[in-house]
Order: sequence, then structure tokens, then C-alpha cells
Amino acid sequence: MASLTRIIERHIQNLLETTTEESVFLSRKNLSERFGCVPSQINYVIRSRFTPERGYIVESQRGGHGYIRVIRLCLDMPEDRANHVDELVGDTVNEQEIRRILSNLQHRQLISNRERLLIEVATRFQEEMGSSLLDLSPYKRDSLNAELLKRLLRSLVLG
Amino acid sequence: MASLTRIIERHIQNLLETTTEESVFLSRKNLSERFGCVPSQINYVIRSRFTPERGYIVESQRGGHGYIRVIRLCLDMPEDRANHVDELVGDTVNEQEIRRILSNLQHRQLISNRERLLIEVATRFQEEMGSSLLDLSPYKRDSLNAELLKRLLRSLVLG
DNA sequence: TCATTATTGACGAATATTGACCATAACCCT
DNA sequence: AGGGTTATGGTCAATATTCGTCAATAATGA
Repeated sequence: MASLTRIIERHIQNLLETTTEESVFLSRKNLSERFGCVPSQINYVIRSRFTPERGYIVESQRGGHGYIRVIRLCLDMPEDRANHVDELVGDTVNEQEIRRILSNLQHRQLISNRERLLIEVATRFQEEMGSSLLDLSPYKRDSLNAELLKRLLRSLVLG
Repeated sequence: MASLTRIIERHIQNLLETTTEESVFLSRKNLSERFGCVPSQINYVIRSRFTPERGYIVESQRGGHGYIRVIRLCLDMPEDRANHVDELVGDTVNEQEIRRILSNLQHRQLISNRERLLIEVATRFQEEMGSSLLDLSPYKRDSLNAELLKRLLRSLVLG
């Protein structure tokens, strides 16, 4: 029993995979009628699933002939991917954020599940060392986590 | 008398062995009702038994249609395999030995190029932290390296 | 006996759904 | 051209539904 949000998400992803274009134009009204929901549910799906963090950008226009356009980010150049990684991770990350980032990257097939596992083990080990052995402050641990995570991901994404 | 934790652990493992998928979706609420325990007991089982170090990845989502997803990358590591990893790595390893071990594993096609890269980056980062940030003795650094390397390799069920 | 592991429950955080009200752009009619 | 009308999409807050965390307590085992 999938949620409506997930169903609509899949629908939009299908459209993106089907087309040869790098974007699709949606009608909020049509979509909400097709899926039997209030229009603002479409906004919720867009806001929660088609974010820059997941590799999308969105444009829209109101009024007559209005639309919502969903564009797939193109990260062909290794350098673009490295920059993307730096933005994703930022200067500090806690364990929860690490899990979320890795989940995203895996769904986008930028890392395999074994690679994800290695990264989780490595960051957990560092977290454990940082808190029990070294008694570092939470902030210091989060910034060390960010540094390690960026190095790991950059090494994959530059190749 | 088997503890509830063990019973629930076995239940989840059975689900994983039964399904043809690489993962199972659980409902915390359902499970806790079925086994007559508080919901947070399910978290305890997951946290203590289905860790990345043991080769599992866990994703979850709160809210409506929430779930806990357990992904198993490999079946549990047999005892002898784990011992093999321990022998391979030993109690201390320096960078040179790490490279030799990884090279060997890669030639036997037990790890990919990218996986090797991750392990090297992770151990090098720890080495760097250990010497510059915390000024650990070389011996201490080598034993931390060994511990990290063993956890990484065990998670992949190598040996 | 002491350390580790297991159990519980109160409280907190995240996600999904819905609807009322707001903002904007195109169209059409003087 | 101007102004009203119509057709879109956007925002925000309320509510419901899950799951997570943390700390206290109990049980187990070495």
C-alpha cells in the first residue's frame, strides 16, 4: 500500500525517464485530478522529492497556461559532481544526515550498496573514536565527519 | 528461554531469507503489536543486531505510511570467514601493509577498484587525524588502523 | 557481585494529507 | 489600452500517522 506521495513521485520520475528532454512540464490541476487529491499535494511532492539535493531543479508559472517544470540536473563533468558533493555535505554532518545523503546517492546510482556500507562503517568508526576515545565536542565530531565523508565521496565521484 | 530481542531478530532474518528481494519493509507498530512489546524495542533490535558492521543497511521513514527497511548485502558471515579477516589483518597494520592486503584482495576480485579506494581514503584519513590532531603513538595508530580495516572487510564478508 | 544486555515508557521529530486563502498571468470585452 | 474575468499555481497552518531518542529500571550472565 504505497502512499499517494510516492505514487505521484514515481509518475513524475517515469515521465522524466520516458522523455528524451532534460525536463517535463506538468499541470498541477491535471495531476491533482488524475490522482484524486488536492492541488497542494502536488506542491508537497515537488517540494519533498524533486529538490536540488536529489538532483532536480523546478520552475513554475501561475495564471493561464501555467505549468510546473521539473528539470534533471546534469552532472556529466567529474568536477560538477565533486562540487555537488561538497554542497550536499557542507561543513558539518551528523549521523542522521550522513544516512540521508548516502540513501540519496544510492538511489541516484552514484554509489553501490557495498560502497554505501563501507562509508557507513568508516564514519561510524570515526564517530565512535571521536566520542569515546577522544571525547571530542559534538561540533568537532560533526566537522570531522563532514571532512571524511567529502573525501570518501570525492574519491568515488572524480573517477 | 530465548529473549524477545532474539526472537524478533530471528523473525527479521527469516523474512530476509525468505524473500527474493534484497530487503524487507517492516512496520514498527505492527511488529511491536505482534510480539507484544513497546515499539522502541524494535529500535533496540535493529540497533543492536542489524548494523552496518554486520553487513546491513537500514533506512526508515516516519509519518504516514512510514516504514523500517532492512537491506542485507550478504548472508551473515560464517565464523571462519571472520577469523580469516582477523588473521589477515592482525592487531596492527601500517599503510604499506594495508596497501598490500588491498592489492591482494583486488587481484582476487573480492573488492572493486572503487571499494579499494574507499578503504584507502578512510584509513589514510584516520592515520592523518591520529598523527596531527591527536598526536598518537605510531603503535596506537597502527592498531586503530587494524581495527578499522577489520570492520570494513568484515562488513563486506571478505576473508 | 559487577558489567553488559534487555525492556519500558514518556516525550520529541518527521512525514503525509487537506483545505482555506493568496498571487499571478493570460484572455476578452469594451 | 485598460480593466475585469478566468485560470492557474503558491503558501501556510491544522491534523493525523508513524518512527526515533533517551534515560530509568530490570534481567542476565561471567
